[in-house]
Amino acid sequence: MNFASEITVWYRRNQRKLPWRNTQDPYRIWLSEIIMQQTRVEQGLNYYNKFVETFPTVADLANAHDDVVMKLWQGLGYYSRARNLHYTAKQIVKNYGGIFPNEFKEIRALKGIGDYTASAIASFAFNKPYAVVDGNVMRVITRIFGITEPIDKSNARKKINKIAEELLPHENPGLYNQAIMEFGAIQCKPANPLCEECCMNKICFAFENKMVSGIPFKTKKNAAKKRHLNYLIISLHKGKAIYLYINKRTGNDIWKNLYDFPSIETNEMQEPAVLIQSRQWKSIFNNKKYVITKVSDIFKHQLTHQTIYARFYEISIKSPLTIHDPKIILVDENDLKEYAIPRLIDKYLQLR
DNA sequence: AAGACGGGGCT
DNA sequence: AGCCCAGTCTT
Repeated sequence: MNFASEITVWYRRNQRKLPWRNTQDPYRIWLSEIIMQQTRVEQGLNYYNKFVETFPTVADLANAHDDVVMKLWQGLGYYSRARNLHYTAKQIVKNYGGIFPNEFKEIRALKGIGDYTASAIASFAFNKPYAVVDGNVMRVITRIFGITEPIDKSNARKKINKIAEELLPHENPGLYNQAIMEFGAIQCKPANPLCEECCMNKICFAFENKMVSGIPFKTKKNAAKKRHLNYLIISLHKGKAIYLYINKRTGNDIWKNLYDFPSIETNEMQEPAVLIQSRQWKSIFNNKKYVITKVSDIFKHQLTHQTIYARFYEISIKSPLTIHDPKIILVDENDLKEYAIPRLIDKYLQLR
């Protein structure tokens, strides 16, 4: 039996039941692929279900407000995926009349869709012969075929892509693509793969050479940069109502298009007594009256390339501040839940 | 070619 | 603490 048949047989017996399998709807397949990028299935599953339920068609997604899409994505991370998803939905409505394109080149040209996702959509939805190469496939191929070079270099990537194309069967490429990915996810796992009971262990370079834990190999990553954020949760009391100042993050920075609070970033974490004397603090309050009702402990929040240290100052005021930054808006406390917020902010608000 | 971009689970 | 996950975009 050849490689593809072997993998496909394994898949028929071992595949998980997932809601985006057994659909040919390219919209749903696209949705699932974007959600699952750099995300474990268990983490993405509920998000997929929420999106399908809220936006049954690409037109429903296209017509949604940005904040609604971001809110639905809240907590999933890599928020550019949500921004590009929404943008591309609008493009599909505008340029393709709401019908998902079925040519690889057209699919690949859409924002947020790279080589992997274009191949996935083309093969899963349209059964076209494009080999998917994701983290799972790279692991399977490097182990079995003994590619020991670092897989984050283009040289190794070219070899892997070439092998992936050679392995792709003419018949049912979509089924085979799903099969090899699933094989990587639950048989040829990153840690503690099930080698003893693996249908490939007789031809697997890594297994034969006891190199399974060393393949695939990646070069070391740089240490995360430290950042120190002093968040100001300023509540404006007007009669019974309470309003909060929130900040829309728009720059080329983390959490773009999410909302947090006005903040003062410092090179080191400042003591409260020092911070309230700073120029930035004074420019925010501009000699207006305020009461600090609480100063939190320091929260540590780990991202891939940054370690965030955050402290929250809860501040009460009775008359509005004069703020010129259009990104900072005043919202009713009860409406805060409508805005997508970073996990760090969410965690603080939860235990407050 | 190298960095940036999240969050959570596993080792 | 480090690695990985149905990767892509920007510099």
